[in-house]
Amino acid sequence: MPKDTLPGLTACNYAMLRRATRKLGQFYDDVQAPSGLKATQQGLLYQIHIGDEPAMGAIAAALVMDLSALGHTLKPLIRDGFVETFADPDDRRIKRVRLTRQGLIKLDEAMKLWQVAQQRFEDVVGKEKAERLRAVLDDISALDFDLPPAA
Amino acid sequence: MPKDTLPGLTACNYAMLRRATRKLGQFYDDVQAPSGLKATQQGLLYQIHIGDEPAMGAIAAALVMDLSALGHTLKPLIRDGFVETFADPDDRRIKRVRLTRQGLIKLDEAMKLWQVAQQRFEDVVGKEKAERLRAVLDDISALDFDLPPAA
DNA sequence: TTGATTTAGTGGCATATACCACTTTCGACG
DNA sequence: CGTCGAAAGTGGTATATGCCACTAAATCAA
Repeated sequence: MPKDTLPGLTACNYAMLRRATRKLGQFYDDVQAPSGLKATQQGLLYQIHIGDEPAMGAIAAALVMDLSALGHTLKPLIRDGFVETFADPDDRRIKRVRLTRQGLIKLDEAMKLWQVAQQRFEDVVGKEKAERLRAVLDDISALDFDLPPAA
Repeated sequence: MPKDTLPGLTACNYAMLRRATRKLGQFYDDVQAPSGLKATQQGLLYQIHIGDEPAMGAIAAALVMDLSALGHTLKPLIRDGFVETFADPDDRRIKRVRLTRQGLIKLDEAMKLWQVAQQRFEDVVGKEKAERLRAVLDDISALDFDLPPAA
């Protein structure tokens, strides 16, 4: 097959997803920069906030994120005093996470900027379209793609 | 506002995008693992392949990726002998990129696995829905979200 | 009760990505 | 010509993420 007729990268669902994620990351991060938080960090703080002192595993599951990745991502937030952890008294394997007072203040600050970015996104893309997009993405995160065993 | 009534993370376009990206990354990477390439690397090799010895800047632009990020990402592929670079003879600032013979062979191998993952995705999500999703994501990557100056 | 199994996290290592400061080259202009 | 600003990459630093091997704690079984 001559190269000229090969399909572009646009045929790959994953590549498109990554590319759009980079794009939005650049945008959201830029808008939220004044808060000092990356958009990823703001999202993580928010996820912790809406939970009830969630366990690390619970957070990781909610975000479809590897547990160890969550641990790594949490480190700068702990270092900067926005988040703290403590062992669950009933099961010492479990480590629970919560925002500090500072973390809550910082989250408030970042959320205001988030709203700006979010609003701008919806203005440019369209409210309906954005809503549908989020719904599809939400679905995908919950689906089971495991290939049936070749047996 | 009581925490219980706060909207979930599902309201954020960027968070949804990231979460779905993690999900698909785990899936595509898993399927493509036997080739030894991550799905991101396969995508990058493909992008280079369909270009005509593209310049780094051209690749970065096509992928909406930071130029320095591309440089970093390329390193393991160069180290492993899949990709090589050379200065453009007409403009020594420009560095062009191409696949090595080995890179081409490896790409072929990875593409076969990619097709499996891609097909599975479309089976689970639906062909039409996947197509619409890719189209929306493609649009987003091309949009301009810059906020008009507050002036 | 005790030994095997499972569950929850940690730490190390590797890739993915971004931003910034810096260097090298070009090209435009006086 | 020189000079100067723009263009293309590089390297450093930092976060984001994943997998694997390992440890500690709880559970299940015999």
